[in-house]
Amino acid sequence: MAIGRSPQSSSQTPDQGAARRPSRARGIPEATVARLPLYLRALTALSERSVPTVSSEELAAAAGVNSAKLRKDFSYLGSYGTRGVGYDVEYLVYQISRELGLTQDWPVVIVGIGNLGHALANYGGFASRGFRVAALLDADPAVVGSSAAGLPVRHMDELEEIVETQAVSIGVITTPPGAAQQVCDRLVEAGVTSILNFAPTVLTVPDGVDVRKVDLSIELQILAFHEQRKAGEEPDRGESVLDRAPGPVRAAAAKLRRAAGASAKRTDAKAEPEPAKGGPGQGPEGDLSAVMPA
Amino acid sequence: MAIGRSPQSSSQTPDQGAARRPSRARGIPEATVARLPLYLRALTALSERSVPTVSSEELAAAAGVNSAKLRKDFSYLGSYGTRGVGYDVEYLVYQISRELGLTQDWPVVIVGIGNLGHALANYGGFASRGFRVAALLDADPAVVGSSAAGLPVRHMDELEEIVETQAVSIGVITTPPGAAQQVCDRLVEAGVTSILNFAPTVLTVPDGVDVRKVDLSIELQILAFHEQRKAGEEPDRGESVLDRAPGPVRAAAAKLRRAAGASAKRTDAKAEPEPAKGGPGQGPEGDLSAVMPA
DNA sequence: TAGATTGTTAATCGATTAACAATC
DNA sequence: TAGATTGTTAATCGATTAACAATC
Repeated sequence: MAIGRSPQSSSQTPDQGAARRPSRARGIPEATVARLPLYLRALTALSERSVPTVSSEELAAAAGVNSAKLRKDFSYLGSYGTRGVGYDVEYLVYQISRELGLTQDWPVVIVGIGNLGHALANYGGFASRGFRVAALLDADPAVVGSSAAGLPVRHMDELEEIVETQAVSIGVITTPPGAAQQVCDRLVEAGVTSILNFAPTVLTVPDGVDVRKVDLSIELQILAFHEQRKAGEEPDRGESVLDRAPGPVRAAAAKLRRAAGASAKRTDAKAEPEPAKGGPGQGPEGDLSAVMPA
Repeated sequence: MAIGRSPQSSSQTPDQGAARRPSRARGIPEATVARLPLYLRALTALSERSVPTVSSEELAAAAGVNSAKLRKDFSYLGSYGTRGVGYDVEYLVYQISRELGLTQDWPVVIVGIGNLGHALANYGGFASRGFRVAALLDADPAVVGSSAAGLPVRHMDELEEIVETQAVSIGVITTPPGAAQQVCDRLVEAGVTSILNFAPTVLTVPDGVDVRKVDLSIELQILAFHEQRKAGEEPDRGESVLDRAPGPVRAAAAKLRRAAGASAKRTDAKAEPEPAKGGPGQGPEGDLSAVMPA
């Protein structure tokens, strides 16, 4: 392996995995691929209600996108609709499932069986869409031997054998951040070529290996950013208006920046705390250690 | 509330929340906002190692992006670097923290204390970056009264009072999908304006409310898509090559599509299973019911 | 045939990237 | 001063969207 290590196609939300792979392998844009599961979910719900056909308008509403985007997305898959009528629900469920590779079985290993690993092991959506938990793994002897979701937790040392015998190509990492890269290396070495990483760590993988990231901390921070802006825009919610950034002052203050290093030199209305707060908020942020053993 | 309900700015990965809000509030693109937490994490690690300054090249490598992108991103925040030198780590930590709104405290409520809710309650990264769990809530009497991460699980009926007295503006939904919209409505009604949704449901919220989504099932499906492509591209990994989609056959087959509804009419090399598989894989996919009570 | 709805075009918008002048 | 590195420009690329001709 190690054909040319490259950082994962990180950049979180905007373009997860967009840089990876020839991407538009069969000409399907990444943005479209990322929406196919949404359509599939909406279609499955319609299917359960025995709805025979659906228009792009209806389906788009159910999936939370606009209809032009949906039709454009579907156009990459082929011409599966009927003008004047709409789309056959069952047929579309099948076509999208096939396009996503869900008509086959995907054995998955979960490494790191803490709270989160447990939650994932129990996750119903796992099995229901072609994914099957092949094994739960952990390096901690105290955890090995216990069981989660009816499956025994096995030792990391069994990884290679499990991956080989069960043809596992997808690995889920739910270890503490410190162990993530090491676990990742071992997964890749064993033959896993797709990784879903819950640890707040940038993983480095060889070409040909896909990494996707799920990061609670980042999502919350993005929400906080927008939340902060709201305070400044809607003075009716009289909460922390005094906490918002002045804005124009910012540019001017930039000039004074480095002179005193991190010392407060700016004229914000804010408390202007030092970057190195010392107390809480300075720890290994994004640390999942508290959540699970490695 | 209900100023004009609109579906969340879904479309999962590509542009989470991009449509929402005036977005580039202070002129910062969504894609940049989504990367700021990554930079912050890398900078925090450097800070802990007492590294005084860092170049765009080094920091970009640590964050897993390219340096041009990083410099462009930083340019939206202001001129915080020094040509020929780089960026002052502490100062940049502070600036990004402030930009993201992390210099203030964000009380958060978690609704739905199953496995996942537990995992999140214990999540170390929560407290370490300005987020504080104000309360754990659940509607199930069997769960209410228990404790998680040292906090008592309180009943949903206390939601309104908690949100008001603690000025909670961020809510995390970890309920089963069936309860998510209802919980969301109640959160919004109580005054919450940012929601992080772990339930596999498209939430509808009024204007002014941000929704971000974390969806394990979707991430796995995206991985499966790419994994499927790999099988067709690298014949050396002799696994499920026979499972890949033929491709050219697709277009031709499209013509025959609707005639027999979902019936197999195509000439794939595949097993060509019916869309309505009947057995497993047809259930309420993405169901988190198994994970936690509501 | 008339009405409905798809599939596609083309315009627009936002994000990425390389390159380099500015400047420490 | 010479070397290093930022901040910005401009070109490129990909994604979104409205509009509408094709067609059921």
